[in-house]
Amino acid sequence: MITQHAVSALGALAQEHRLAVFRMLVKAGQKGMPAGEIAAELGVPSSSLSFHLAHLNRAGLVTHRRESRSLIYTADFDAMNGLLAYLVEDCCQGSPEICTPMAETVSRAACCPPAPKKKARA
Amino acid sequence: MITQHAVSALGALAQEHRLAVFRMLVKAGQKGMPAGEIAAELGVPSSSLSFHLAHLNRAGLVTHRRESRSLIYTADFDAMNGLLAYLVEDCCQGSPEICTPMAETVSRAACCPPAPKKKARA
DNA sequence: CTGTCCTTTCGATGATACTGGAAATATCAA
DNA sequence: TTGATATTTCCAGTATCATCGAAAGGACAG
Repeated sequence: MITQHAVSALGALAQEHRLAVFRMLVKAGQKGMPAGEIAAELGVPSSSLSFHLAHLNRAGLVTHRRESRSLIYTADFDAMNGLLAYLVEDCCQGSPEICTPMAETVSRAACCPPAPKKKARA
Repeated sequence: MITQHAVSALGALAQEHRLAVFRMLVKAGQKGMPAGEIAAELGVPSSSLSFHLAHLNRAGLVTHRRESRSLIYTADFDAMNGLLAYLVEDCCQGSPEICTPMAETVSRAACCPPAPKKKARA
């Protein structure tokens, strides 16, 4: 992940509607959602939404595929992955005890991993 | 973490200089860095840097303390924590196998993670 | 081919952001 | 106090962004 990419991705997420869209797509998982449904759920005009989807797409955070008349948008989990890693990269040069809790918080928020034991449970 | 806060934090990070500052402070850990040193390392005029530091501060991502004539800036790891959690929240409603690797990636990037359960590190 | 549905592109407007020099503020030393 | 250091605030100029109606593009059914 290059700085340029990270800035672009963060900028894409730094807007109320786009952040809502992205989180919606994260929850939707790989099946994704059609643009129209997203627009309806957010109460945003389709032209505005299209602008935001294009922004997220340029930043590499979402992809889309055509399915008959609809365009189905999907979150790009690899990109998300890279962004998160970039943000906390080398964190421990400061102090290891800071970063372990951070990693654990993410695990918990992502909801399904087994609870990490402090004492290195395999 | 409220959406409003997340947008604000992401917006603060969505700028080349501010992202560089924040990552620098993440690496510096709790001892932090004086504004002047940051400005020098980045080659940015002090007035510009001050603008960016204020921005990060408003977003809750950094704090500062005075130490004689210098202001020492420090990353706020709790805020960072909250932001990461917010971004991946409820990810698994889509598909659990997506989110576990994400959590693991973060653990690895943060450098001092608990041992992975798969085949040991390379 | 025609009409309809779904979505994007275009265009104009108003708002917000980044930059950096100059001046102001805060701290310390002599 | 005077002077030096460290940083912020002020200001104005330039650039970028968000919004949304209207029009255009692509896909499908009949």
